[in-house]
Amino acid sequence: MADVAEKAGVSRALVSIIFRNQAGAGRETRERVLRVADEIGYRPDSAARLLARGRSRTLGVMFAVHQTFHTDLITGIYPEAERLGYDVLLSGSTQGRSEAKAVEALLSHRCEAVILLGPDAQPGYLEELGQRTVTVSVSRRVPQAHVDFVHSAEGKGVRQAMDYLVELGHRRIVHIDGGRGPGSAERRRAYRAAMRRHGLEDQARVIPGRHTEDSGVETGRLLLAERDSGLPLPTAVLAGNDRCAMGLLMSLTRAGVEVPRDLSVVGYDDSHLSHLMPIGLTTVRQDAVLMAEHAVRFAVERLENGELPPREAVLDPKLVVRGTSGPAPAEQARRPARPGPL
Amino acid sequence: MADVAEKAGVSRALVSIIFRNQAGAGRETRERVLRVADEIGYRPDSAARLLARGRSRTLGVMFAVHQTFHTDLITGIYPEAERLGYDVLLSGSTQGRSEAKAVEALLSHRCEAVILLGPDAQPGYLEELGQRTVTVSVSRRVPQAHVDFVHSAEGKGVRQAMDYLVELGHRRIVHIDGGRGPGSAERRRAYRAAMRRHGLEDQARVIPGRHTEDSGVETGRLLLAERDSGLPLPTAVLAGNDRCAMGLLMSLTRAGVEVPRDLSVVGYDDSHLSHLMPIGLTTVRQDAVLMAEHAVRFAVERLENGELPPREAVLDPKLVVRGTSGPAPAEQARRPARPGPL
DNA sequence: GCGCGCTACTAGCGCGCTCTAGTCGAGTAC
DNA sequence: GTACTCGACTAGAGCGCGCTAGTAGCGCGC
Repeated sequence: MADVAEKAGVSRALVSIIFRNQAGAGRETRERVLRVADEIGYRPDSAARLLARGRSRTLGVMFAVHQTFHTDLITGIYPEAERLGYDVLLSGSTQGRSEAKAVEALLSHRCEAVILLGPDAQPGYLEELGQRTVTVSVSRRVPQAHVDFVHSAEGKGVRQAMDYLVELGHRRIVHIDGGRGPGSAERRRAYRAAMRRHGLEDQARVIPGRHTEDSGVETGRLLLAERDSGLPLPTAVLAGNDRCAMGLLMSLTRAGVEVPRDLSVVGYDDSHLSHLMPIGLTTVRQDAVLMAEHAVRFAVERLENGELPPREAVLDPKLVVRGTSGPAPAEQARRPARPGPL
Repeated sequence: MADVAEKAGVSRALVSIIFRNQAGAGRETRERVLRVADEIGYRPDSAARLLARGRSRTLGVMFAVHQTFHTDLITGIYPEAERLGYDVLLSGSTQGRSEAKAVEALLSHRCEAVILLGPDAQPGYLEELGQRTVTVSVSRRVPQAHVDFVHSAEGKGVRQAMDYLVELGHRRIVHIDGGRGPGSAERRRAYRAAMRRHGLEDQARVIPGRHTEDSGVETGRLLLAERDSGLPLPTAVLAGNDRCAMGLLMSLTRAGVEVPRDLSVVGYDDSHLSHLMPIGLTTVRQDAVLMAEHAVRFAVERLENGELPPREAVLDPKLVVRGTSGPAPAEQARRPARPGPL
């Protein structure tokens, strides 16, 4: 910076002004300084800048590297953060790297706020984190903690999906849940409520699962085994999320179950995965971009307005009907199982 | 820090020593300072630390958020970086966020080196980047630039896959390439060479594609359309990567093509996607963990040893046979197309 | 002529840490 | 006793910026 100042014949302060795009420098000087800086290859050191101004204007985002919906969210986070003048740092949690570790990395890089995508950590940890720094949680509620919360109205989404399936004549509708995954409890509850509301409580069945493809595959295997031992297949499955739905589809399709003729499958999220299949996955759309924008705005507003009560944004999900769902098969028309392609 | 020092009755310098885990502080004092710091809630400011020591010990990783193989690589990067005492910062490129932008974000956060996962940027940019900072590219070669390079021997991988398919009796083997994607050119070349070597050059066919599911779906549609107009289906497809293979499988399976009976599909990468299908995807395994470790080590060695010539690590890929491949169908036994499940 | 406001610019402190060059006192060799 | 080593600790410079308080110069109204 000193070099630039000297070579351009001005003070360091002016160079600083120019690089901060602040008023107070003449048009000519500005151009000259910028040109000189470019020649020298000078770029402001964000560490020093950060130190000097006491603010980093950086948001940290923790996510699970393999969770496709998270990557959809990230896609939405970047532009909104940029619009508001913030940088974004990503830190992934993986099998061998805990969420706490990922968050610590963000914090020690002086992120002013952390946005947690579907955190799975102990509530106690999240609560403490909320005390320590501005925290926004996406998809997982952190009860009575100082943590903002963005999610979609899981209940509404599930209800739409269930109403739709029932209207198509489905009765044996099972739900593969997402275990301790974010939003799972609400979805499970809404599923049960919907079954009850439609007078199908005796048919209600929740199969324990997770938000992964494996989980869908496993459930597929389970259902097929049941079928082979004489139990009827369900006519519709509401999966915990899209990944689970995908796994289920792979598993069932291969065994000759025709979707949606024999069985309808509905996912959750509308991650980019939903388009993988040519017929498209019927799913409950969570608007990732909108959720991301809310999360960023929550963080920024809390940073800039100081004390605010914990807030919550609830977005309306929306059922997106694509190819994996259709009318319930007529009971008498059920054909014998036969090995199918794949 | 000053507060801690005062409260513990020592100098700031000693607090610094203790927090850097350096020798030169008594056992008792150390404990006392740590305890005081904990009470006050003091954590060293990495910005200041970074500024003062001039080194950040931070590696930046640029990746494409939706590329599953990248997330596999990231999983391997974290532990190796930690082992060597480096922090990792992630920056994603998305549709609306160019690779250059992602890299700039890393640089301005004072990453000492950047690791680019399958970069797609202009060679000119990468070259320039290599001049400016320690750069490691994974999967994409940056010719005659100051950029280290980690990849797998694409040629060997393709050759293994091709030999395997030919041995199974396949002749009409097509290749969906990955366009400008990393490694694509080599894979394409190796495919052509293998076909030639097996005396099948007149059968060789490269269908332009990309490293996405869409691309596989599109190709599936294309092949089915050709079949419907009387052309024979290929008996085997070597896809550009796993994602493309998955798309293809979804597309073909739905149209009643049985895999692997009617057609074999081989992917590339062995990303975690390969396990999605119950029968498993036959694919060419690139060892993500090993590649990640090499990339991190290249970066760190260059940082710590100063001038080194550009280096290259070539890892041997390995064909992993799973369920999507099998013997070529006997020509006369080909059955009429019929709509299949999904 | 003077004060005034305005733009263009500068001096220099301080952000919170690391690091070099020390001081001090206790132990050790001879 | 002297000389030296060694561990424990400290003073203070400086990392590269941002920012506050200020100056210089200039056009303007009266």
